Amino acid sequence: MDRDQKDRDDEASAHERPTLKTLAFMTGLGVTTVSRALKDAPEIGAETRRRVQLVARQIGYRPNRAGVRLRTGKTNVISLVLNTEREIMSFVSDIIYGVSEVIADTPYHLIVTPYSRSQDPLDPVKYLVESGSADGVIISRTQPNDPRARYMLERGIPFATHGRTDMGLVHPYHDFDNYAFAAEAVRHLAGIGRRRLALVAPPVGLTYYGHTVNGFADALGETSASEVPFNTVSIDQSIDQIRTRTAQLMRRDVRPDGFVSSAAAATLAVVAGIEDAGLKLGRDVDVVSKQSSELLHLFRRELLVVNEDFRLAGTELARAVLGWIGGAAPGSLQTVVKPGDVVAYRG
Amino acid sequence: MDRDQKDRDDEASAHERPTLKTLAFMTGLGVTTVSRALKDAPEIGAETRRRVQLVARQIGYRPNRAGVRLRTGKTNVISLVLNTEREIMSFVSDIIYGVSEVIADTPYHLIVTPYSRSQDPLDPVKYLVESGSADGVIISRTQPNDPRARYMLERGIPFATHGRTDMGLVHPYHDFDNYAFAAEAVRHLAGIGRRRLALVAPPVGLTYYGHTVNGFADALGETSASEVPFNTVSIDQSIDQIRTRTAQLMRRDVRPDGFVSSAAAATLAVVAGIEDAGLKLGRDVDVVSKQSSELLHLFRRELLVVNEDFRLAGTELARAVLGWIGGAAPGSLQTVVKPGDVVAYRG
DNA sequence: TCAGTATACTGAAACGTTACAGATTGCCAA
DNA sequence: TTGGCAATCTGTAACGTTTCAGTATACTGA
Repeated sequence: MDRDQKDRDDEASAHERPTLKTLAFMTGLGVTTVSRALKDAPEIGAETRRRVQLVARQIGYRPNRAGVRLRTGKTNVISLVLNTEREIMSFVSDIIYGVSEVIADTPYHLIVTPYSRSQDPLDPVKYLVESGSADGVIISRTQPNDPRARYMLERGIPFATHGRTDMGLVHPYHDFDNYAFAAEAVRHLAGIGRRRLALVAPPVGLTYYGHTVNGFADALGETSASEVPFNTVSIDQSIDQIRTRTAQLMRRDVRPDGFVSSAAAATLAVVAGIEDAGLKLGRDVDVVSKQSSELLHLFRRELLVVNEDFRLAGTELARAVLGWIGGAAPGSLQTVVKPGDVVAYRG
Repeated sequence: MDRDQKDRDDEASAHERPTLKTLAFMTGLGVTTVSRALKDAPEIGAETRRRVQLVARQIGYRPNRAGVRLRTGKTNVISLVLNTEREIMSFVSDIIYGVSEVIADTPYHLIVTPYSRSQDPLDPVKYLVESGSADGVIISRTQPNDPRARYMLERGIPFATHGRTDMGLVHPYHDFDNYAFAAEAVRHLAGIGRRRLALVAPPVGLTYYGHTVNGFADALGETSASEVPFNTVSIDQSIDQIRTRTAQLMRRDVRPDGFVSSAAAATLAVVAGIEDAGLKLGRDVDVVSKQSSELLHLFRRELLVVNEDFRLAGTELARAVLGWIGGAAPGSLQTVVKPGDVVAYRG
């Protein structure tokens, strides 16, 4: 079978996916010209360019990802690395939606790379980098000294972290200002007369644990309120654990009359614990909690909430990685979002 | 630069990713032999095979996905097609975790393909098929006559649906038995003396809307209870809408004394509506609700719940697609999971 | 001895793309 | 007329893999 015969076959079999060769045959040009024309290269005549692009659009040409990837090494993939522990009211769907929204009109695909808590969090990142499976990576559960960030920085692969690091290295991130959140929560509680405050903290080890604890402590210092230590609890414990320990705490002589909680799920447990101890929200104790969906006010009207938008986190993180891939300076791709006001139930 | 020189370079630059050529050079064999040896082809000597596999393991060889994909057309990708409307307490993270769990020890990657409600749901599926971006697809929000399933069946691409279709076509699916759920819920409510029941139904148009409505109606027929129509509400409406309409309903003369709710988020709204009308859960009205996380009993102890496991849905759906890709008969990859008992708050 | 055959291996081609190094044409200045 | 140059276009090679069509060697049976 000679070359012309082959091309005619390509053309004839209407249900094969069109390739550059198909376009080349249809336009009477060479594949190189077609390739260059489609990406608006300067050395292609204006009319030729228009002609090629027209035909391409007509027959629904889409570049073969494998071909591009093999030739250029560009995967057109962003990977979101996720811990897969089952969590009540997980925010990962919001992040995914946010990321999706941003990459929707780009050639990028989003792949989800999971790891279980028993694994080293570095494993999935290593896999991605070594197997060259993605052009960019998004990680969460960021630590002050994060081996994953260090590793990717060494290997030169673009990434963004949900939460900041503290290693003196510069990379893109998006973060919620948890220092401000905790401080504002404390001020609000002090403002409504609460004097003994407990903190339901983020997981020890994550960067925003420190931010939250500091915001809590610093704001306490401005007021006449004091801290009731509650270090045995953090928001990644089970509902039952948090609930039990809250109930124990609330049965003690010196019990808190205010809580600051870093997550809505933990708040549900805390409230249950408070009620287990026979106390009443809004009367004996107030709770300020972060939430990512308008849920807590349905749960108990007395709750005081601050909203954190994880969909926004997703869009910002995606923008950051794409920005880095696109050549922007990593240092220019860092955002911190301020919390809104503490809001009480409105009618 | 001659061939040997080139190979030595490949070997020398220790940080390049090893390819079949690297392996061929190291073992002194041809690339073809190495390729065959790695996949246990029969015409390769036992010792050679072992030797190649040893070296491959030592240097951490991983087949280049783009190379494989270009040559064979196999993408090693499963796509999960998702509607990206912001939902309170979304279950998509559970499904993702379930799918991830199953594909973790396979070469498959999971890509998330989103579409917004304004789009035709067929669009993302068409894109996937036309661009050949996945070996298998998982879709949800399945309809009795589902154009996406029909389309993929025509194109011969393996897929699984979350929820059944009703087109006389056979394909893999996983479903929760919503008929049984609704029926069981009605029987339970009747059993505790409730006489006027309302249904908070799934979105009209989805297959499980029919299942739920039928289970509700059939079980009602067995009892002396009757239905209070509540057709203006379905679970994909906003919290505020459901809440308002529930409150309106509960202020009428003939109001329900029992609800069956197909989703936890809707249940929160229904309860709020009930309380807005000045009525009390457990005394004036009982609610049986599905939930996917142990959340509702923290919300109100009086709620009656039935659990639906979306992580299981994820694992079953993934198994189904992989099974079909692996050559199993589509008809053998259909599962329906029975609901557990209606459970009240336990101590 | 020799053809026949099983065993173990191999090079070349192809998948679709892009980068590189030309090739062709027309036009202009000298 | 000719050399030079800009403007367009083109073929070839390469990315890493698998498939195809072999080849070389040793063993078998008659």
